[in-house]
Amino acid sequence: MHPNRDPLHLLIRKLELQSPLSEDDRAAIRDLPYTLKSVEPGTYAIREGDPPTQCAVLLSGFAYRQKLAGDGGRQIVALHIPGEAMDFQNLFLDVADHSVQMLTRGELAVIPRHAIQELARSRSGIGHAVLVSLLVEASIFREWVLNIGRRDARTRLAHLLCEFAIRLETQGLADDYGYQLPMTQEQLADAVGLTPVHVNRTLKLLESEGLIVRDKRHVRFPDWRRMREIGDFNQRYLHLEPQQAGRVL
Amino acid sequence: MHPNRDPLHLLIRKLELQSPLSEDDRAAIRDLPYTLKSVEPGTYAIREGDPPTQCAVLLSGFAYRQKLAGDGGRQIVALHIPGEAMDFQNLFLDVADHSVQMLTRGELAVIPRHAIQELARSRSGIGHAVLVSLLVEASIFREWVLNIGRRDARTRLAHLLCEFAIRLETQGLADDYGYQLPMTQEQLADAVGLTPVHVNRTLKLLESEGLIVRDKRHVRFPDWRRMREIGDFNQRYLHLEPQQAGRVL
DNA sequence: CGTACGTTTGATCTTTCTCAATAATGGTGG
DNA sequence: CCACCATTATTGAGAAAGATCAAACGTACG
Repeated sequence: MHPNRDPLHLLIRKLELQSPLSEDDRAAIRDLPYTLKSVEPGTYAIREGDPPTQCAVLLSGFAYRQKLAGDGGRQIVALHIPGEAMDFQNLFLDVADHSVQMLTRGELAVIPRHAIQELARSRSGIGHAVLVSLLVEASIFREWVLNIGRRDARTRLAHLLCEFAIRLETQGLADDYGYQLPMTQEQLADAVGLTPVHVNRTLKLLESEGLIVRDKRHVRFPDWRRMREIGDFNQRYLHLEPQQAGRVL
Repeated sequence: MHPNRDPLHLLIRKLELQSPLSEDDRAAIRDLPYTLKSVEPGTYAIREGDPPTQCAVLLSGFAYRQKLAGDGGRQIVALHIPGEAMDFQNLFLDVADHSVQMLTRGELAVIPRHAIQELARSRSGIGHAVLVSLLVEASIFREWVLNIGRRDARTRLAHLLCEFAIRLETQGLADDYGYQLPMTQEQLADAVGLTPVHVNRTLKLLESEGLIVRDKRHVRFPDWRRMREIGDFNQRYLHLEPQQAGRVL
């Protein structure tokens, strides 16, 4: 099957990173019914308060999860890159507790909720893969709590940039630890719990220290090792090492 | 079955809050092999970096999840109350990405990992309940990211106190929206991403405003409605309404 | 070529942190 | 029951990180 003719191959690749799939599992995923949708920045994949009825897989472009505070403040609680299924978090609950929106223009494969549920139930390999991908997402949430709660602006921002680098790299979307940052400094601020102004200053600080090189939205890390140190970045929480045992559920 | 003779009844109650169980499911849980353990504050249920081999259910006492920053800073990323299974987050992964420790003295039911996995796999009702409890935990992580990232100290602390009140209330462990706070102000600080000194001052502020009444570690809310407002607290993220649809997995 | 949006910069203000000391509390052994 | 010790809670003074306000500058795009 040629990748270009198989829009869900990125999802399969993503799932297999952390949980093995049989050839039958892969075929079942490829046979999932879906609708392709080209979407603009800001388009909702799920809206807080709505009942989830479908599952959107990000084929290209970037997306984010956000929650709003009572005073109007916005917090971005997660970022999504191509190949990720964005609705597992809401799929098995009755009402979405947060919204998912597009960061950039992109393409979605929209799959009916019941088709995914049925597949996860009937094929234990897929059920396990979905479960593990949920657990890894939860692990990332915890790291974000730590990042926002206990690290200063410089470390915090560096950490986010590192996480994004590794995740893109893993999906084959980075160029030598450099990438196009798909968001404005305001969105970056909402992701790390800072002010846009302070993000700007911190970015310039990192730049002046030679930790990052920027060209428009493109960032590159001349000294990756030092960048990891400054960002207090340990990728264990991403659970990228292949699983060895306990593949029961 | 008398509750006192059935240590896992609180777990069953907790799971049933969000996902229905059949009588057979309940019996299967009650029949789970377990070891009772009385533990002191600080005892580890899981240690970061270790492979999870068992699942601890909190029967009495309180526990927390924590992660450490490179500079020694600590962030508490979750709190657990009696009736909660504390290892679902790690159970299906190979290595724990954070630690879980006792906040207070308490009792654990320690269940072998494989027994839980087997049950979740063979009984779809239980598998679904485990999945939903994971999803609700993830939802709480997201709310914490928002709380720590976008709310000021007063709101943040008030929010945490509200969350704890509702969770205890739901498990029948609160007395009229009042409860014994099971942690020091330093631990509270590590949970909300503040300094112990500032937590102290913020607590006194809330007290002076008549939002809370303290007596040692006991807190009470004379005006619950206002407390919720001040804490920007909307309990949707706890997903306490019974589920209506989509119980497939 | 003008408009909207995003970035950058300066000046000033606030919240929260840090450091340090004192007071209260709970638990322990006698 | 009391004295003592180790934690925990409280308070003050000063410092600092980050927020706020406001303006200028760039850049993309219709």
